[in-house]
Amino acid sequence: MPRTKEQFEAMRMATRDKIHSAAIKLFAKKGFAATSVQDIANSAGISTGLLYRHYKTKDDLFNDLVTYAAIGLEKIIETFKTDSSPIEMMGQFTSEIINDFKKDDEFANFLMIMNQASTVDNQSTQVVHLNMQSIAMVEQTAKLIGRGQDLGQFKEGDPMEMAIYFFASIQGLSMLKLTMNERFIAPSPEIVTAFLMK
Amino acid sequence: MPRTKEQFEAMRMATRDKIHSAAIKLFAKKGFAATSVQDIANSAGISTGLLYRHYKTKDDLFNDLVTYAAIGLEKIIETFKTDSSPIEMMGQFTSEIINDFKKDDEFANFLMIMNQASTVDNQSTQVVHLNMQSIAMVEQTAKLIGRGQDLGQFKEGDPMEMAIYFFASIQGLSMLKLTMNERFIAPSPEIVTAFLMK
DNA sequence: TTTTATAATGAAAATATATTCATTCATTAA
DNA sequence: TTAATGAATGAATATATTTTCATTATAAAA
Repeated sequence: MPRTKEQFEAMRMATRDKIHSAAIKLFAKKGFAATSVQDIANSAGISTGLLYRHYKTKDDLFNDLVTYAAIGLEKIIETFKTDSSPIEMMGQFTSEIINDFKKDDEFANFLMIMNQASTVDNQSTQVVHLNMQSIAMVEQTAKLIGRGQDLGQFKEGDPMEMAIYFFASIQGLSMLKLTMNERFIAPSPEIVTAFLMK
Repeated sequence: MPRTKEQFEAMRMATRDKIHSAAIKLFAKKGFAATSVQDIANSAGISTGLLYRHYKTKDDLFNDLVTYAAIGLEKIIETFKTDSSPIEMMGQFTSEIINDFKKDDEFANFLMIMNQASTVDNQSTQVVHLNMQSIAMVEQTAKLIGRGQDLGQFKEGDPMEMAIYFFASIQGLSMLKLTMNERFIAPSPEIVTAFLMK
């Protein structure tokens, strides 16, 4: 008899993971259109044919990454919906992001995939869903900021305007992290929240 | 006899301008690779053939836009090199950007072209030059922030870290402006400079 | 050693996109 | 009218990228 079901499953998972992580890096750094399937296969150390045994099309692969990103986003939105102290929540969230920036590219990649999803032609359900989630995330953040202002924890100002600025700065940091490489310096959480904190 | 030299020149300039502005919008919004020559020609309201009488290749067209961006960047760097008051300089610069954001997409497009230049395969002299200028701009800003700190105008902190954060936030705002469209809200200059101002 | 199940390959076919070029169009003035 | 000049077109060709598929490789167990 050949290998067991479990062994085959493990092999499939291993290559799927290689494809997944190669694709996320390349899509995040160069963009969907600028990344060829060949690029991804080379970077994952497999043949193009094998890639196609895992994903029907290049769009399918992208949709899979988008699904993962949506799950991550969902978690963030849920956290923001709990009614713990706004100032602690924003402080905590910002610190985590900065630590992620210091650790590796994972969070930056995640944010760039989110950005890709809003510019790409492919309007799959997955992409549409992620884009809706992105909007929901900014709206939840605006609500959180509003609550913080009511509690006298944050500076005054239009909460939506402030939420947009907050995510813009984080998106921008992700972008610069991926283009500047070693030259990038992660800012302190104080810098990132200065516009908010009294 | 046919049209005069001036008339032909005017015609050429008119279509060149149409190509230029269609291309800058599309490259900024979708990225170089995701934008087809057909897209640009359609958007400019001309045929692909005519586009190729103006630019030898798609890369050539991109390089032309990069040259324009580099000229704009040059001006900014020069302004930053004058030794007027750092606090006034940063305040002035930030206000201008916010006003540009409120007016139209021109500045956002310019910044996204700068970003494209740092991710694109094409390593033409123009692209390399723009990338060097981008670095120079951040460095000049860090110097300016350092001077402002010495004068007691700005908060303390690593000037390079602060300069990177400043450009990240502006890059991010450009990105969100182009993806959010009407939903985008330009932040007040106070928000954008809060991390700097005492 | 052979059989079996499925992973893995890579060259070929299909498709998309960039580029060329023979042709037509528009305008001016002799 | 017609000749002259160069802009403008778009179908044809070249090139690049995606997708398929017949073939080979691998490991386990009979």
